[in-house]
Amino acid sequence: MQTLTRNQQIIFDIINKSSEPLKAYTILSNVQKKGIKAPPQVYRALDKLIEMGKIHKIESKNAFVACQNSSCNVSKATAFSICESCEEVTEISNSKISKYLSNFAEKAGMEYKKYNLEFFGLCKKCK
Amino acid sequence: MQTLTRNQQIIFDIINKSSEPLKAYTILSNVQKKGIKAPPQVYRALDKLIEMGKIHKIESKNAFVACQNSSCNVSKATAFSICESCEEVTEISNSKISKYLSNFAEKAGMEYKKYNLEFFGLCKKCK
DNA sequence: AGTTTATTGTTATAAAATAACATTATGTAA
DNA sequence: TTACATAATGTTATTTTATAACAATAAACT
Ligand SMILES: [Zn+2]
Ligand SMILES: [Zn+2]
Ligand SMILES: [Zn+2]
Ligand SMILES: [Zn+2]
Repeated sequence: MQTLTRNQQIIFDIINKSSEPLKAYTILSNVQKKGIKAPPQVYRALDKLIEMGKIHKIESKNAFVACQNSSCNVSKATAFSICESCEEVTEISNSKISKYLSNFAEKAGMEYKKYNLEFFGLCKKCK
Repeated sequence: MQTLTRNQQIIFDIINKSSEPLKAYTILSNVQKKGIKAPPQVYRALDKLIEMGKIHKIESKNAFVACQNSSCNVSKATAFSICESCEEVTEISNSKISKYLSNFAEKAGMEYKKYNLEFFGLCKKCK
């Protein structure tokens, strides 16, 4: 259980409190009062947080969310559903999918280290 | 079977001939001699080609590949394996995965229109 | 204490994508 | 064919996202 540095903690807190995925420059504008002034400071913290599995990047949106799973195997296996109407992003509890996809990869002779799955559609509220 | 416009055809040909995913600005620099001079021309063609299912975007790389499937349901269901060493990208023939994931989504009460799955690891050559 | 390694601060720039608006081509219907 | 609508193109400028490069601090290790 790795301890976060100051910048990492500040940036994690903002992402974790947010109800929606945050973009790097949105984060930046929200932490400038705390002394984090430039993009590299944000991106460096994001990179580390991703490495630690504390946050994930939603690739299709260039945005970042806190991990909801604590069990997604240090960010080696991530799955999300993304509402195309309200933009809500939900991390899918991935034990079954994960098992299925590992199995699939093994049979296919793929030596994968990581996967990311993104579903797009309508959430319960919006459909 | 929709017919491509001039710009769409030029850009599709380049992507289709390429053995690796191409980035938008790489494409641009390769078509300037053919009169396509500015980013919007490239991005517009890319958008249409994606809509038609002729190409896919590899979200994690901001790069584009020609569809290898002709059966990926007009780009509603895409899956790739990506080599982290040589950058090779292979489109996974997705009928089984597709069936499994549709099923999963249905059970979860998700009304999804589309999904994208990206595996990262080492290809056969590199492992 | 001295050395190495990780993190931070800072400026500048690169890379990816879109906004806005004018122009031309294509399809459709009278 | 002409008139109208729709789609595609051309063009300039700008926005958004991400990284390079290098100096300064802080933390960890011997
Ligand atoms: Zn997670
Ligand atoms: Zn919604
Ligand atoms: Zn395909
Ligand atoms: Zn490889």
